[in-house]
Amino acid sequence: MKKKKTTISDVAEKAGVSKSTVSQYINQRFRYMSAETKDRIEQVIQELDFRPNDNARNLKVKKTKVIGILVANILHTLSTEIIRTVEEQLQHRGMKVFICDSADDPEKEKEYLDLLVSTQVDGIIIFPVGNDFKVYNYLIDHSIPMVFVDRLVDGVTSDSVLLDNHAAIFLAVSMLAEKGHENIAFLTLPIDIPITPRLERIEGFKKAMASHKLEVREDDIHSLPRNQIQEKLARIFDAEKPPTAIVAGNDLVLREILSYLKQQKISIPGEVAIVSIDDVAYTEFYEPSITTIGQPIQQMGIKTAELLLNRITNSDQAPYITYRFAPELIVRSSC
Amino acid sequence: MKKKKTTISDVAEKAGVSKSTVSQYINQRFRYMSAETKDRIEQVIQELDFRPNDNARNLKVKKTKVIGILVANILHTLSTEIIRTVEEQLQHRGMKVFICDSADDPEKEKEYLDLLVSTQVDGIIIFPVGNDFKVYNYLIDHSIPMVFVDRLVDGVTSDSVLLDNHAAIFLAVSMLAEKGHENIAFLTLPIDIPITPRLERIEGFKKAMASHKLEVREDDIHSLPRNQIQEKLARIFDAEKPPTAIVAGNDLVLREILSYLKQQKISIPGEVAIVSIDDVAYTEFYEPSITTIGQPIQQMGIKTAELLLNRITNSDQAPYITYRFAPELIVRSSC
DNA sequence: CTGAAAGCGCTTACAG
DNA sequence: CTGAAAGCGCTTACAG
Repeated sequence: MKKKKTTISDVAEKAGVSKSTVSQYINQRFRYMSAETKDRIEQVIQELDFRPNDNARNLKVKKTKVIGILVANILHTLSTEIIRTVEEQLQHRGMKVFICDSADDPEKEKEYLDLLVSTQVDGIIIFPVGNDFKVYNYLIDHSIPMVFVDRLVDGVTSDSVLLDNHAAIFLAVSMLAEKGHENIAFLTLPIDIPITPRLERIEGFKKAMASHKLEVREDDIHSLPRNQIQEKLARIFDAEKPPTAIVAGNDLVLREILSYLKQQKISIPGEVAIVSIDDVAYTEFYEPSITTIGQPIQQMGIKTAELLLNRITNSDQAPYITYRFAPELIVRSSC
Repeated sequence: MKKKKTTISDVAEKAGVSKSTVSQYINQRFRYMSAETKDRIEQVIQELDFRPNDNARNLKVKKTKVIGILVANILHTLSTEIIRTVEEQLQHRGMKVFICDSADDPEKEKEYLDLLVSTQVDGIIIFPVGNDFKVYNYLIDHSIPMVFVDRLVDGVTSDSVLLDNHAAIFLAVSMLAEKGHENIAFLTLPIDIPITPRLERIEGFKKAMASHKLEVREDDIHSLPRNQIQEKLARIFDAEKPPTAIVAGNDLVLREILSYLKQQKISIPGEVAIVSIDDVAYTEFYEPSITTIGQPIQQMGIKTAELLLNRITNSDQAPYITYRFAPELIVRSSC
């Protein structure tokens, strides 16, 4: 049998006190409350299984103690790992988090951003999808604390936490150059919407090659959707002088590469060397184990939480900073 | 410069109408509104970049159009995949979702459940962590729509969606039995807290073995934490008559097994055959590719959304049903 | 130590 | 077609 929701008035009435007093109790302000009153209220709340309506409370106090995380794509392991760390940090400071998934859809991102704003969350952590700064105007105009993770948005200045992508790709290329590779290819996902890590890694790849005095040939950099990667690899290996090494722009790209190489029985590192950005679990026990560039997830999560918390507690306008985290090279057997 | 939040009164004043009329506009009730008024309000809302405060609205209308998903552990790929599907379904029906991560911690689960209740979400989807039915009493007493996914809770009757675990393990064992394996081991994560899939798979394993007239030896079923699996495997393979086949209870267990076998240079399927429950991405291009039992994620997600939506729209008390989904055997080269 | 009253920002019958 | 008024469930100075 369905029970009606209990309100603070019900509690007050049953306990024979005023709503104010019950409110004091809920908010742990016991200073001026007799032990007797306190016990009585406690008991009634138990009996009635009373849960305060946060909508009413938030409406009044204008703080929710919840922060929103808007993630570009919840299927990326990297994102959920960072979220996990952020959540742990925030929890210690008495905050809770609502996670929303943009599913790589700028439209959805916008809708969830609106929802989070309407919900009056105390701050927002965003793994951006789109690149339309207007979407963030509201947050900026109203000084709603926010920090960007993994990606940046053109035209928006904000605290940001991301990998030093140039360093990451530099590590990969250097590793390969030292082993004597000269024809190195780089594969990454599409950049029809400008996506920071992809753009930076492409740019970094060119620079890294140059600094090792290696030529970047016309057909060495590929930016394309997952389902076209295998097809593209077929053409790459059909070329006159196929690359002797491939750098995978992220774990999804790596997956396609390994799948293709296995099918074609092309041996790693014998026929082609592989290095991948993002240190996903199976690379360690794959045969051969894959050399990867990892992101310091723990540190990135901690910094993200810290930055947001600072903005929430000190509303002073400290300058915005973009934090770049050093990648780590994990040397294994694929090159 | 920080702007004050705009309210419906600001809009009303600036547009020269009453709050009621603005409210009508926000709620798309244009029936009795002159085109002129409508345009004026629209323009003012634009100018002021007005966003209604959902807390106020929800307080009044007692509907939020958001549902909460409380996931046991957001790091499990299976969970995020189901969440993605559920979200897509719900979105088509005009609902949004807030995801909360219990991080395998019953205490956290309880806190987030409270928060979701306080937020007045219209329904809750739970991948349960704990097994304490009391935690769900409030939801039940107040007929808050909910559906359980992946796991059940003793003493709670509710709509539920999960894999047919008996069938899953039966498929695995049968596959191996047909290939002539007699000594089959089963490894799964701990069951100190009763966790449905693990319990059912253990039970199902015994039944499946029996139905194939195979003996389950003392040392064939292992339930232990991840970090103890490799050690345990060492002892298993040290035994007099080590198993010729291993079934992995889920993808995390599989990871440990593959890692161990690689280290010890034990060949698959030559020295030991492997079958795993949960069809994770890399199993397809691993060498050798791994035979797995997959869950029909899409279907499960669709059913979950459907069940919840039904409870939300028809508050009639249809009987609660537990839906079991048929696993699929994906035959590859590891046995 | 406790209560009455105002108010947070909306929505919704109802009157006109 | 539009507005005045009451109310959703809380919190918070303030008075006593």
